[in-house]
Amino acid sequence: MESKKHNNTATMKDVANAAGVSTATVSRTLMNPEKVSLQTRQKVEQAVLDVGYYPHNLARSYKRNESKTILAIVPDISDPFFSDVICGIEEVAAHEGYFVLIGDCKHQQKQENAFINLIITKQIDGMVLLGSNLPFDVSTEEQKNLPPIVMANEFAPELKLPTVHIDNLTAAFNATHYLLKQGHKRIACIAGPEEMPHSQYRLEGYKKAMLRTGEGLKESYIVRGDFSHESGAEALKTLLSLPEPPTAVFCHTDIMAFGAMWQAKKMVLKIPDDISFVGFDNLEQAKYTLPALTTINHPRREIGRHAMLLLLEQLHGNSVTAGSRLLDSDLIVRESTKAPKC
Amino acid sequence: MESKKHNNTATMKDVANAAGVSTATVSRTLMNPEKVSLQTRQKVEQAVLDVGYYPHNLARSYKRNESKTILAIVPDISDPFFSDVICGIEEVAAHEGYFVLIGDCKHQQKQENAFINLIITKQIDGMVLLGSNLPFDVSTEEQKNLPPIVMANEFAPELKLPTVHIDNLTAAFNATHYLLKQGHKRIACIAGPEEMPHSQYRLEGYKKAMLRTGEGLKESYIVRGDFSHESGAEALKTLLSLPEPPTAVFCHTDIMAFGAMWQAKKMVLKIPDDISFVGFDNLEQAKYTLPALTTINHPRREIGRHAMLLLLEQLHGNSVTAGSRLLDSDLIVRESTKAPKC
DNA sequence: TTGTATGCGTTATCAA
DNA sequence: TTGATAACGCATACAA
Repeated sequence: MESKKHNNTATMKDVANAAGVSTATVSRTLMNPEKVSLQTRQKVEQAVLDVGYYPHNLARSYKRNESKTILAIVPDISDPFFSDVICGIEEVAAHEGYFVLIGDCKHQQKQENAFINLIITKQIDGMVLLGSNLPFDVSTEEQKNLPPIVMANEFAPELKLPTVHIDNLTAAFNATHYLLKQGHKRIACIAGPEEMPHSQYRLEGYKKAMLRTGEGLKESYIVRGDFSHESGAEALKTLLSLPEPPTAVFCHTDIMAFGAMWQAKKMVLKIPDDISFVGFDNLEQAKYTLPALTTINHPRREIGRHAMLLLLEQLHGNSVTAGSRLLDSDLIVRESTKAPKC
Repeated sequence: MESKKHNNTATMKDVANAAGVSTATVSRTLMNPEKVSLQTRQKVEQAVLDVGYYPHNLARSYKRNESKTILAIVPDISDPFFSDVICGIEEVAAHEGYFVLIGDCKHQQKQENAFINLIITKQIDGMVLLGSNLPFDVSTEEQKNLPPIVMANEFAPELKLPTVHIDNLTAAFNATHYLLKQGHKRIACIAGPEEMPHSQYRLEGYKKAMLRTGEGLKESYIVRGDFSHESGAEALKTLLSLPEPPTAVFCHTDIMAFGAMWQAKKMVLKIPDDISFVGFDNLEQAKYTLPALTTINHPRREIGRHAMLLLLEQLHGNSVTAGSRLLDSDLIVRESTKAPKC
């Protein structure tokens, strides 16, 4: 009585009894209806309804060695950026009858085992990685045979995984180029952490654009942030204390741009008259800053969708090559940018 | 060969062979180590490592009729509000060895069946509801025996579920009362949709506070929004066109407050000199508006944690009474509020 | 077209 | 303390 759960679900045997056939026939009716006579099929289908039968997915998964569940490994769910990507994943997963399990990596200690366990025991059929590395030893990767994996947004070429993301370099180039076209010469860059591939490419793009001008590159115009609001504000302070402060700032994320703009306004600078800002991500809020932020659109939802599509491709048995799938990302011009005063 | 998956995982039998014992002993060593002699235990543990054995959780779940997985049903993952709650859920779930499956309700058509299937087939051990209603017929609720369910944030008394949320009425009362204390008399309220319980209670709180003053309540000061930025901005326009525009506005969500403040600034009003604003939720960004928003702190993460704790309680076999668990929510005073000019 | 029998990997019951 | 064995619910190879 004790460990007995509330469990009176109808099983296949019940259906078989009700329909007066064998369980094999029931199973067949459910799996390959065409292999059973119309007559019995109807009998079985009626019986299914009568007894209120639902297939026991756990048993089914176990038997068929697939769970119809995929794992999304995400660095931080509460980051709206990631939750948008997950949203896209969820969307196509649900459409194809897959469930998505969320694995948050913030508390990394014991998670590692949990994840690998999940994989080895076939509790998941595949996974999509939102962060830039696997949550377990790559060495074990070869030992155990992993299920299909795709990366969404982040990329790590050394893992040789199918990856969907945007062309960060080009996007950053375009953003910077836009400022140059407007006549800005002193353009600064509030960059992300050095170790993040995204930051590297965005910085490359910025540099490439700057080097094409006569002005060239000024190292002091490159300040690192950590993607946070605060770091954006701090970075701007640093930039404004320069002997020749910039007239425009390209920020590697909208959040840092928000921080920087906030700081600028606190220092009673007029945006965009005194200083222009370009962000990166096109977060919801970018429309609602004052002035509205010019930024790079980052198709987060689409990234999630494509990644899941790529995963499904493999789940359906088709092979998929490693490497990048690039999604478009346009510059969205709003009111935070303007030609410099002089 | 065809349906053969990449599958060379070690099973319990392999361990048994390697250790020279029976599978029963292996199982016992894993489940109840104390019931096996030290000698054999060591043998088995060594064998486990040697053959690289990991328990097949699918089989285990199937046999034990529990999946160590819970389902979080959420109206919209990409809403930062919900993702914070999920974060809390995830946190304690992971700590207790549970996985969390995400069910987004946006595409409701087929989801209903998917969810109920998940439940009936015991693929999940319990669920936490972030929205205000079950994603399937409540009538079927009684037919099928549902696993434990708890509600997080939203509440629906008719479902008779354990629920964790904040005391919206008191919080709204406090917010309004704070404005009154500052000397405001013309205090408006930008409310949420009528059908949302949250909005109802928040409106009650506002009314209660207003009725305690000599001023009383003015229906024209209550404007409905839909929680969106736009609706906040629109609402403010409406309020400012009144013959006696308010000197302070209590908004049912930060987002609407952002919209309203944005609109106010566009109309060249000074905040808080010309008009004060109080929000509700304490979103990350509330710190970074100009001026920073005075708002009610909504312990989203904590709500998730408590809800999961409550669920675990039931999962562990302890019964839990239906009804509300109230979490604290304080008013956080920042710079968007000030005594009225006259 | 249908039924019988077997096995998936584990846990639990019963004897030994 | 340990081992044989049945059972969980389903899918399939094989026989009828």
